[in-house]
Amino acid sequence: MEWNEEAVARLKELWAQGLSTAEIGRHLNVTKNAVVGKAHRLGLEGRPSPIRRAAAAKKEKVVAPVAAKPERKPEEKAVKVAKPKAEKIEKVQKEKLAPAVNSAKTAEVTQLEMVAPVVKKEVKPAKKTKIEFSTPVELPKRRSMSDCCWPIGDPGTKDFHFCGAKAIPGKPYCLEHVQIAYVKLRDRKNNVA
DNA sequence: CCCTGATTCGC
DNA sequence: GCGAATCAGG
Repeated sequence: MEWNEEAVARLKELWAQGLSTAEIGRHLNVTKNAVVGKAHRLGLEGRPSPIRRAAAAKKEKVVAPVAAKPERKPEEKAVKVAKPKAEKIEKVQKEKLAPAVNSAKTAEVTQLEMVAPVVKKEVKPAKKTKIEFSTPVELPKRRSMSDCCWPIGDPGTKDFHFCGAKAIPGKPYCLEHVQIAYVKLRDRKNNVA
C-alpha cells in the first residue's frame, strides 16, 4: 500500500469520524491491520481498545507477590523502565517455572492452589438468583397468539401498546414488523450508516 | 465465531 | 515504513 497524501488524508478523516479500523480499511482497500498500523505510526490517538496489555502486565505483577510483605513501597521507576526485552525475559522465566501455564487467569488459579491446596477441588453450588419485581407496570395484553406483538410507544407509558395486527403464522409479528424484526446482522450494520 | 484495536517483528 | 500474524477483550 502506498500511503500517499491523499490516502493518509482519507485515513485521518475516517479515523476522526470514529469509523472502525476495518471499515476504514474497506474504504481504502486495505486490511484493518494496515489501517491500525499506519494510524499507530502517524501517532493518531487511539480509540478505546478492548485490550489493555499494560494493565494486564501490571495486574500480573500485582497478583504474583500475594504472600509478599505489604510494607514495600511501590517501585514506579522500576515499572517504568520495563522494556520489551524485559517482557521477553519475564515470559521465558514464567514458562520455565510453569510450562503449561500461560494466561494470567490460570496463573492466579495456580497461586491459589499453592496457598490452599486442600480446598482446590471444592465445588460451589450454582448461585440462586432471586428475581425481584419492582413496581410492576400493567402491560397491555396481546389479545391472542396470532396478533402481532410489536411494541409501539415507550414501555411504561400509558399509550404503550402492541401492534395487534394479524401475525405471520409461526412468527410473533405481522408482515410489516417481521420485516423490521428479522434483519441479517451484516445488512443492519450497513443500513445504519 | 463474530467483532474490536494494539503490538510485534520479518520484510 | 509496512502490514500479517498475533494477542486479547467484548
